[in-house]
Amino acid sequence: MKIATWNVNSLKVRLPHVLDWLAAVQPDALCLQETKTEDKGFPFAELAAAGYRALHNGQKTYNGVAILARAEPTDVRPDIPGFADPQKRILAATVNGVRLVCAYMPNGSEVGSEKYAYKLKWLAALTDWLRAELARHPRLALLGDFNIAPEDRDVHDPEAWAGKILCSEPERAAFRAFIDLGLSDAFRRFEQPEKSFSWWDYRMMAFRRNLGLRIDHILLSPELAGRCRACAIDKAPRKLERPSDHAPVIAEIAD
DNA sequence: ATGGCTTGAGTGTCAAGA
Repeated sequence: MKIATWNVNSLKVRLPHVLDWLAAVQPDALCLQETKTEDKGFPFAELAAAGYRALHNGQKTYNGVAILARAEPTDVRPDIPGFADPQKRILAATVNGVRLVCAYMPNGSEVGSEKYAYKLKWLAALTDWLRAELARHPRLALLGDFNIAPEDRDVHDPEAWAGKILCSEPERAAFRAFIDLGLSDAFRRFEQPEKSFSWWDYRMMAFRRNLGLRIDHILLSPELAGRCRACAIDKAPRKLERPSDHAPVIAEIAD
């Protein structure tokens, strides 16, 4: 089973890239973030024609998460239960016996800001819910845009980013709290090229200069981690015309 | 240098992203 995550930064704009990528890579499930649309603007028909069922938890202009799957998803749940949040950032569903949690974690804007406080509260709420979700679903994957670079090797210039948003110690502690639940960073289970990133700023020719961060992740429960055979970042779509600023991350799980 | 792109909203120009 091939599972993947991709922050597309507007599905309306990126639909051609997504359709081409689905055809080329043939994932069993793809989690999308920043669809930036309500259901009425969501391309259900185009995705169905490509062989994918789609679940969407969307809103106008901002946020929005989707799960695309070749098999019928079950036990579909939007949002973090018990955490009142108008921002559409979570969608969970079971596909082929695997519990997929698609997450668009808050950016946080700036350390010390109101948005930063919201980010930390949101991360704590997600952690609490995941603990219960893991107890119910031994085969669980948390996929998405975490907006956290977990370690200095995930940052092109650790000194410049030290203590900054996406790299601050409280954010990294929140990432480690996921690991402490028993989840494993699929990407780091394998040898990877140095300076592997999943996001590059649109400005300053950051992609060509590989000035990026690794902030998109696939975390696996112990049962899935033991079956994980590969994990990679696919930089190809970032090279296209009008790309998303994020690249997809893919993990392969043995049956 | 808080700049430097891109998107959505909406038609002038700003919020938000990371």
